[in-house]
Amino acid sequence: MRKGEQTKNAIVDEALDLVSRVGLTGLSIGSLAAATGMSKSGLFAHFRSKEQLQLQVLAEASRRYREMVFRPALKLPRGEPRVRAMFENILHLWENDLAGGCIFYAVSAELDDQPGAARDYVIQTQLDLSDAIRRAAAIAVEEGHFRTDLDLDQFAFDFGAIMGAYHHFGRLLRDPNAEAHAVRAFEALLDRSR
Amino acid sequence: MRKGEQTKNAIVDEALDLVSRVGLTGLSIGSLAAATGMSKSGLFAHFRSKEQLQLQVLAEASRRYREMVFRPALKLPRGEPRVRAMFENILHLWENDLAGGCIFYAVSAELDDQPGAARDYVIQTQLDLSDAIRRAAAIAVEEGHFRTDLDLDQFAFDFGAIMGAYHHFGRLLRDPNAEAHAVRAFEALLDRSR
DNA sequence: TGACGGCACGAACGGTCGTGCTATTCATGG
DNA sequence: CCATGAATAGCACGACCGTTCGTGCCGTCA
Repeated sequence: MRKGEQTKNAIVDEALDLVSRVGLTGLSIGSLAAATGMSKSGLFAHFRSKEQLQLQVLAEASRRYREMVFRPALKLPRGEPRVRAMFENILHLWENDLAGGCIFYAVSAELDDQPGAARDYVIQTQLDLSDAIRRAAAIAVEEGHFRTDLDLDQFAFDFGAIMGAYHHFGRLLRDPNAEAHAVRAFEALLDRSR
Repeated sequence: MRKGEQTKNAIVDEALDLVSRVGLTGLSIGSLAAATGMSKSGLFAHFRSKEQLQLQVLAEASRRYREMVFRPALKLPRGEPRVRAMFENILHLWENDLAGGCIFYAVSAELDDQPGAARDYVIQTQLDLSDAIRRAAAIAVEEGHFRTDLDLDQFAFDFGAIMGAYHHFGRLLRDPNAEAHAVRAFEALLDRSR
C-alpha cells in the first residue's frame, strides 16, 4: 500500500471517531489535522473538498457496519439465529466500536433537513440496512421460525426502533438499564413474530 | 408587554424553527439575525451569550411540549386514555409544529458527547418527559387498564422507541408508512401492557 | 548524478463565527 | 412634549472556517 493511501486511511479512522462524538458538522479540517498531527493543507490534499472527506468517512462507516454486523451473521444458520446475531452484533460490537456509538445516529439527525450528497448517502445506507433486516426476517419466515403473515416492513420498523432507543437512552440519558430494556424489547418482538 | 420582550419572543420563535432544521450547532447569531431582519449586535443584546440563547430556545421548546402534549392529555380520564392522548399529540401536533419535527431529536444527537449547560438541560427535559410517561402508565395500572406487573421503565423505553423511530423513518428516510407503523407498534405495546 | 512524482508543509485568501464597544434611534412615563 | 432609559444599529476584534498556492523534502528510476 502506498504511503499516501495509508495516511489517508489513518485520517479517515481518526475522522470516524471524531464524527461519532461531534457529528459531521463538528468535523472540521483544522481539528482533524490537529488530531492526526498533520497540517491542514497536507491533510486537505488527500480529499479535494470537505464533502469528499465526509463521503469517505460515511463509506468507511458502512463498510465497517457490514463487516461487524452482517458478515458474521451470515455465517450462522438461516432464519432467527441470523436476526438475533444482527441484534447482538449491533448492541455489543457496533455501538462500542466508536467513542460516540453508532455514527449513523450522530449524523442522521443533523442531515434530515439539509440536502446534499452526504444526506443522500446516509439515507441510502439506512435503507440498505433496513432492507437487510427485512430480508433476514423473510428468511426466518421461510424457515418456519416466524409467522407466515408477519409484516416485514413493520418488523424492520420495530427493530430499528429498539436500536435507536438503545442509543438514545444509553448514550444521551446514560440510563444503565438501556441494554436490559433493549434486550427485553427485542425478545418481545421475537415472541410476537413467531 | 415591553417592546424588547416581544421582540425577544419573536427571535426565540424563529430560532426554534431554525434549530429544528439545522440543529443547535447550526444555529448562528448571524443567520438568526438575517432570518429576523435584525442586526447581529441588536439581536445579541437580548441574550448575553450564545449559550443563553440556546437555553432560552430549549426552555421555550419544553414549554410548548408541555402545552401541546401533556396539558390536553390531563383533561382526559385517568389511565389509558391519557397515555393514548400523549402518543397522538406527539404524533400529530408536536412533530408537525416545527419545520424539522421534534426539536429534541435534532439536538440530542449532537449533544450526547459534548458537555455543557445545553446538554444538561436537554437530558433533564428528556428525563422529565420519560417520567411523565411512566407516571401516566402507573395511573393506568391503578385504574386497572394495564397489568399490575407492568414494568414501567420498560414501558417508557418502548414508548420512546416508537416515537424515535417515527421521527427517524418519517423525517430522514421519508417513509410514507412511518405513521402507520408507529400506530401499529403503539397498539401492540398497549396490547401487551393490558 | 540528475530528473521526477508523491507527499506534506507554511502562509495566506475571503468569509463567518461569537462577542465586545459606542452611537443612535425609538418607546414610554411624567 | 420632553426627558430618560430601553432597544437597536454600526463597527471592530480575534479566532476559526474551507480552500488555494508555492515550496521543499523525500524515494525511485534513468
